[in-house]
Amino acid sequence: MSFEGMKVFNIDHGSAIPLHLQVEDLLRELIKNPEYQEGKLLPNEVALAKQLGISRNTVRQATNKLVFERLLVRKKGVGTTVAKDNITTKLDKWSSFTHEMGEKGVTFRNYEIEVAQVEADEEIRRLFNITRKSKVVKLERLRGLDTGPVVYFISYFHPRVGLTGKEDFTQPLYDMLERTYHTVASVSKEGISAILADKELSKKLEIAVGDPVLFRKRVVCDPGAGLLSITLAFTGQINLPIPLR
Amino acid sequence: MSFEGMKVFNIDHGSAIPLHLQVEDLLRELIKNPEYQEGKLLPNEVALAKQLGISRNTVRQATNKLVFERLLVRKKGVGTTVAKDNITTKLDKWSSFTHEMGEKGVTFRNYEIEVAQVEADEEIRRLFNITRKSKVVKLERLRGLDTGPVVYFISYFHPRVGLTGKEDFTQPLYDMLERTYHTVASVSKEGISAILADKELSKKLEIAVGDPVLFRKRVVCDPGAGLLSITLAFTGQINLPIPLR
DNA sequence: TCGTTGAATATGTATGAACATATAGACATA
DNA sequence: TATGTCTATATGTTCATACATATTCAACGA
Repeated sequence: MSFEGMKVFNIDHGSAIPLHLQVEDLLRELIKNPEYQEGKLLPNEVALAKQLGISRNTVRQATNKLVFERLLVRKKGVGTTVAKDNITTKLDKWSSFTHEMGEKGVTFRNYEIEVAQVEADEEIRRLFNITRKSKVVKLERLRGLDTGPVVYFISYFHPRVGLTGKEDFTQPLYDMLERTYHTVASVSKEGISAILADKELSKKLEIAVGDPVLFRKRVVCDPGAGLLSITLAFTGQINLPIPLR
Repeated sequence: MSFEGMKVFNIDHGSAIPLHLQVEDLLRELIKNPEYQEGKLLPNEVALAKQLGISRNTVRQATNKLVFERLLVRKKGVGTTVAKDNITTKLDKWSSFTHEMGEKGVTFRNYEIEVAQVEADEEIRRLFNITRKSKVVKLERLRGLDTGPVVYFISYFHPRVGLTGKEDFTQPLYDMLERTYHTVASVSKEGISAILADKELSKKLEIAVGDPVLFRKRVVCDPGAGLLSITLAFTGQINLPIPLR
């Protein structure tokens, strides 16, 4: 079997290895090709089955597993592609995670709010060194994949940071701050842990209450200007990088 | 449908909801029963299909998903049961750590093992590009504070890495590899997510079953020599940087 | 121009059948 | 007693087939 003159794959009907496993391996190899990584439709199920001399059911048995792993995305009426926003590959470079997501799948809203009315108000007051009545800008961002929302960000900006509304929140926050406010922002503190989703989080991330969620805190500051923002990120819906069994 | 006088379940053939999804829900309910939680065999596929008036394939389509989620375990020739442990059943066999370093709060033990016998064997075989019969070195480490164990590491070394037994595992792994093997090791891949502690993990980390645990994967490689090791880290007991409410 | 229709296409759902194979237990044998 | 064999059972694999449904896009018509 070959597609567009690529490497030739074969199925061994006499092998002790089940056909669907052979197909699975074959597909894992096939989708390494850049064209598929870039979104090209895989050969459709019927054609693939015919070319390999097996039934469509067997092909589906193989692709089912890859779809479960979220390596592939099947779309009715269209076809099957490599999951472009494959969370596993994205998380390979966690730091640049937000950078690579692009504009797609990003929603946000921001508004002024009294410190007293936000979560973690004490911590924020302490870090920002402001009073309970002070107003901060709260920014909520939701980032998603084909499979749904994945990361929920909450950022609080120091009162001195006046947002214009034209900021580009699809970029990492500190990039934006640097460009917009000509500061020398740097990540001063980072914490990471696992928590359980509460009602609000579960709604945002479209997961069940009690599902495990990755929680990350990042403080962006300017050594000269003082603290600028605190960002909380909640990440659900992540496949185990290694499927344990 | 009912089993042993339990709650009656029904399949609606006229419903807009696909049969296999109805069966899936039905099974999720069914296995909440203590008897199934305790290991009782589920009704076998053929009987279940017959009782529900659907085909065996449709039943399998439903159970496939639950098996993939590791909620169910199917055993050829035996039957299907609720999975006892989520992370790995093989953790059961693990004996207590034999070696204890002088370094406070660090225990470890390492031994050769066939790939086929480890968790995540498929992924490891794929990453290391080795056969099922290959032997890898498995290293378990437990790192703790005064308050108890905090991080539980599992590392697998590529067969080409022959451990002498004199390695210093109290240092970061890639440091050790660099010093010992004069490689130019670097972290090539990192995945991170949140999972729920199962029985074995909870025992290792001395937390409750169901507590959220931070899961991290790290692959250390030498650009010249290739992949060197894969490390899984399970971290519990982390204080939230910001106490959420 | 804009909206509708319909065909082509690809995946989604579901059935029924057949044979393979691992497991446990009953039974027979050395 | 220990071992080997047979058998019933349940899952594993694979096939052929049929129809449902979402998507795209081109052709058509107001």
